[in-house]
Amino acid sequence: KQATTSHLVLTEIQPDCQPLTTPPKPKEILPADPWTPTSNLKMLISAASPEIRSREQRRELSNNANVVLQAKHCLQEHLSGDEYEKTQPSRKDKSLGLLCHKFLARYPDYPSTAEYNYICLDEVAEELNVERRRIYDILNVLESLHMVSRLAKNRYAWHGRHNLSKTLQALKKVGEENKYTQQIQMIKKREYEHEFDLDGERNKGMARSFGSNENSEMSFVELPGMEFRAASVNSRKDKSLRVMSQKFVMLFLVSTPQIVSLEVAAKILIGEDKLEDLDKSKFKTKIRRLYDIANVLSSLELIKKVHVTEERGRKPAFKWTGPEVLPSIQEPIPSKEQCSKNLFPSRGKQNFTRHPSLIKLVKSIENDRRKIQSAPTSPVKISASTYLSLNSAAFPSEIAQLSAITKHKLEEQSKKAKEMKMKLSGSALECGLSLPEIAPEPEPPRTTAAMQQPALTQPVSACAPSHGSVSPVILPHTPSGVSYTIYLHPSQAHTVTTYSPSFMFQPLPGANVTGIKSINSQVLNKITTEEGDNQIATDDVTKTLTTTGRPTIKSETASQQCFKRSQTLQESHLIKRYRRDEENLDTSLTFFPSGYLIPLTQCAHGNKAGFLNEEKAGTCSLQHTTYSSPVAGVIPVTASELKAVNIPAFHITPLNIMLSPTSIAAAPVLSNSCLNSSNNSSAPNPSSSVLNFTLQHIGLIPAGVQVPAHPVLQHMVVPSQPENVSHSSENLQEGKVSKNALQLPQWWPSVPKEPQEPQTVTENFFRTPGGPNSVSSLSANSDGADRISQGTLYIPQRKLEVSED
DNA sequence: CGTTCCCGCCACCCG
DNA sequence: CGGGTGGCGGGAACG
Repeated sequence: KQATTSHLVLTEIQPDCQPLTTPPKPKEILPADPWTPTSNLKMLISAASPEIRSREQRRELSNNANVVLQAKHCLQEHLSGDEYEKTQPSRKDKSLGLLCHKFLARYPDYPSTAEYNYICLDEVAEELNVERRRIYDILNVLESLHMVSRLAKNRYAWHGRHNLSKTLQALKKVGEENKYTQQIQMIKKREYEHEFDLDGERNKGMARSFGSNENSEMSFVELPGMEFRAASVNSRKDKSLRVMSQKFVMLFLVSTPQIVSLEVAAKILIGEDKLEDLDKSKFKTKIRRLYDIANVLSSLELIKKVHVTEERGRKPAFKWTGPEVLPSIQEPIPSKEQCSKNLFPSRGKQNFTRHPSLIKLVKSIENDRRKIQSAPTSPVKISASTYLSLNSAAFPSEIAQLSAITKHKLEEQSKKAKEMKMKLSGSALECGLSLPEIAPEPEPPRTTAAMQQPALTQPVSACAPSHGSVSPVILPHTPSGVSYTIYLHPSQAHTVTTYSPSFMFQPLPGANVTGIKSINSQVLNKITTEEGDNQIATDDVTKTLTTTGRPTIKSETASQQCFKRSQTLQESHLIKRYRRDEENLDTSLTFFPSGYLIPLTQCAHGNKAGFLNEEKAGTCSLQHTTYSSPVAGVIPVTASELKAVNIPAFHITPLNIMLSPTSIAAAPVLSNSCLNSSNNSSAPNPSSSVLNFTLQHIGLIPAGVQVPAHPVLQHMVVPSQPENVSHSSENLQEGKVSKNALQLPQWWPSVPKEPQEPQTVTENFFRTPGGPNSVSSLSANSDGADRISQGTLYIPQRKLEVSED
């Protein structure tokens, strides 16, 4: 092992590696090549990461590895032994994912800033014993995440995950600006409409609205300080892979269930703006490419493969398993500045993307720059310090930076922890996060989880303080932003009636969210995640919970619930604070009389207005007005059966109903995941009226069932202390499973388990009661309609709030 | 048979 | 013209 390591180190450090010339073909060179047993071992270890290859595969790998070695020896001895050949080159051994693992194993996730890691393409290709072409594939996607950057021909710089959070933030932002959420919904909706409607007429106006935005050409998203180098040496049209990879990632960051099917991704990435050309081959190619990308993203453990099962069969999809990305926190900046920044990214610290209109200009400039400075054969020498300073300087808020650092640490720690317990299912961490209360019992590895989610994991008392240390950057929360809250007066009996019985779900005690089956006959789609190991792990956990954990949970339920809620509330405050719109925020945070349904709009808070362009502003004000009348929002909520409703994106807004295991009234909250932090004008803010409308359509509003106030609730009245701002914004969800799936808020005590490795995610697309027509009317009703995408309704005491950027 | 996706041809740049 | 890049799609391995 040592030998190998040293070897690697040497090769990596060697500053003078100048294999500018194409390296001799690996096969021709038998000598000391990296394919030593140790390297294999190393690779295996690295590959031991939770997800990806299952044990059997690992075993296979090890076997293969051995075989390979033997084969090699044999070859050396008897030039050509054909017998053993078949055994080895299993296709899987050559998979991009595996290759990527090997590649990643060579470099630290967080390389010390001091040392600048260079990557010599030829070397790597040779050492990993693959053709260059393959390395390019990997590098391209790594580059899209800014984990590497090209310095010169044949040479890249390794940055590891240092830039990851920033990059993801940027990508998320761009994704939002691109209205990806809407696009996704549109596609889903379209296909949902059976597509086989003999769509002689391409689905009405959908296509139109779809293609309308000319945001189409969005190019490579860069990070400040990085763009330079990134663009400098390679000029090739930043076409596919790189950009495609970024877009793909955006889709995850923007969609709420954080599950993206290849099909949808492909469609979006293809057409982007174009109408749909059912170009079969094009689609196929896209899919192929997506697989490539997905494989490396998987190796990075940012995503994992799952399957979405619909009535039409199951489709391959991927679930985001990377860090949650908090809508970028920005320093208090006058809205106007903000705007200008958007236009001139290079100046704005916060902007990572170029405004479409400037792309061309920028490109030409870059071209010139490129031509002038590109020194293909001679790597641009850039001192690490320079590079860093660039980045740091560019980075906006110290808070963010700090948090980023913290986050990194956490990640590293967690990673170590993970490695230590590789035996455990990879989902352990996730599980812990989502099921704080239970976490300790089922799995020991909790340490990591605990660290990251102190508040959730710890008792109430500990909660607030510990939070402060948690990195704000990573918010295990719903991605985005606008939230609606329904206030419910605890003491008051509320009635919520589901439109139809079908919406009533019985909580399954001890069952994880994912496990809940859709009882609703209206459920159109079901998402099923199938994962070998994980599934098993999950099952175990569940069992444990049901048995051991169960009792404990129950006893704690009441207090925890209170706690959780207050926590939640505090979080919202925190977020607000970050937004530094203290004054406005405070106002908005004011508690409202229970019994009212109060949609909170960013506009209403006044903090979003600044980011909106004029049109938006107008909209906002209108909405604001609406908002001002609480009465509109009054909603009788029933507690017993229905706990929460999740309204999915789509104009049609499918519902997501959350049920609390206990029959405590949950506070329904609609969180709008789609828009959020984007300055995108296209994103309208939902108005309370819209919300109500929606709810009515959904059938939530009609009163019918009455439920006595839960004792706990009564006590819970406005428990939260806004003061504890230091609280992290940890959020409740991590387990947010699916979009329309039944969900239980994380803080919900009685929910034992987290969907975690979603074995089964239910995606329900409910038609609006009125049918398509009603839908359209809804959307027509206001722009806000589409804003209301996917949300979760629960019934907290206070507002949960808005996280807009 | 459908899914996954490896392989490597060959078009592009850029000297 | 040579060599690095990296679209792109055939078609093979896999399940």
